[in-house]
Amino acid sequence: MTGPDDFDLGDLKLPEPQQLEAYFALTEAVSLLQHHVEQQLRAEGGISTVQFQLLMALNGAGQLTMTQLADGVVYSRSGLTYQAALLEKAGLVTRGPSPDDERATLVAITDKGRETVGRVLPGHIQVTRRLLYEAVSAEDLNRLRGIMSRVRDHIREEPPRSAAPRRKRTF
Amino acid sequence: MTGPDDFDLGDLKLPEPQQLEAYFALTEAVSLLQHHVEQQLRAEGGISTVQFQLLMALNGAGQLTMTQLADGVVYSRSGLTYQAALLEKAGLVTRGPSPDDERATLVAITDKGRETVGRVLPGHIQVTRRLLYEAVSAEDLNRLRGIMSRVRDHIREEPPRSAAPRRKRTF
DNA sequence: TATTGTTATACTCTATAACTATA
DNA sequence: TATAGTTATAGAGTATAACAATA
Repeated sequence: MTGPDDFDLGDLKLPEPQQLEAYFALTEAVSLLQHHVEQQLRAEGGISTVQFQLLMALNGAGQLTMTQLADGVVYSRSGLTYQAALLEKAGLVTRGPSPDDERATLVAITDKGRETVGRVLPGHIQVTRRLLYEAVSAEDLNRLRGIMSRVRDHIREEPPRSAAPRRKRTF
Repeated sequence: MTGPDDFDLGDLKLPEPQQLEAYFALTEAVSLLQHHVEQQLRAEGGISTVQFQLLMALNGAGQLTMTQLADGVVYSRSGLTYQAALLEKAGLVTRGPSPDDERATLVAITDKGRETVGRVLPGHIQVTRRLLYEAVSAEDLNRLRGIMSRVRDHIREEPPRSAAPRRKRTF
């Protein structure tokens, strides 16, 4: 991607080239990283990144309702139902009614689910170490943690997307 | 996601909690950011992020071959053909044979394509400013740029993914 | 033979809307 | 009425393999 220098952007305050560079480097590096991670998870565990994230959440909590599970994984409810159904069919989780709230579905990780996490995690850590940690000094990694935690929290505080107007796509 | 404290990972050297935090904050923040960006591009330009990236590349270069266009956008050739066909149908690019190499297809951005970029870019910049730049000091943004540029280059130098063994997914 | 690109095909994933059931 | 979740459905996107044409 090149700079937006040759546009008529009216009064829009353009970002400094350094700002743009930070943005591009950030998104591109993470895209590449995620791609490698996806490959590893698929190869060693037969699961997608989303499924791995769900299993990790359940591995910590033991069991969660669908709504609790949806928090943290930006997702539509139906999308989560779809993934949970896949995980259940694979025997990695079970689904059942909640005693506290009859409306809720409790999703619980199975032994096989924990086994899958245990099988996949070492490779996952290896990939992130090789691609991320090895490229960054301990000091910089610490800075990165602070910066991106702040960014994450900042975005999380954003008003819900429902505020944004929808337009039909042109194709 | 919680920590992997309760696994038998054998001899695997576990990352420090701070390392994990950096990784999680990084991927989560970028996911959230990309989600907002996608919304904006769709709403104001009717295009996806991938299509925006392709248009940005073409907007700088004027025209590129499919192979050149594929560089930088991690993508299968067929996937690029699919996206290029969509962009062509929408009148944002044209495709034609290359005079230099009869095998190559030259993809060129049209006036309408440039107009779309110009229409979408201000909002794109606004979103990134609101979500990213505003959360980070100038100094930290500069650090972020340096760090992530290094990570990106590091990952780019990785051996091709064909080295990774493929396994069938379990479901 | 290697490279460029397209096509056919199959599959994964995601979102929307309508629906059921409980609070 | 509001909330939790599912289902039906439709569409976008992606990858693989087979293919044609040129270098």
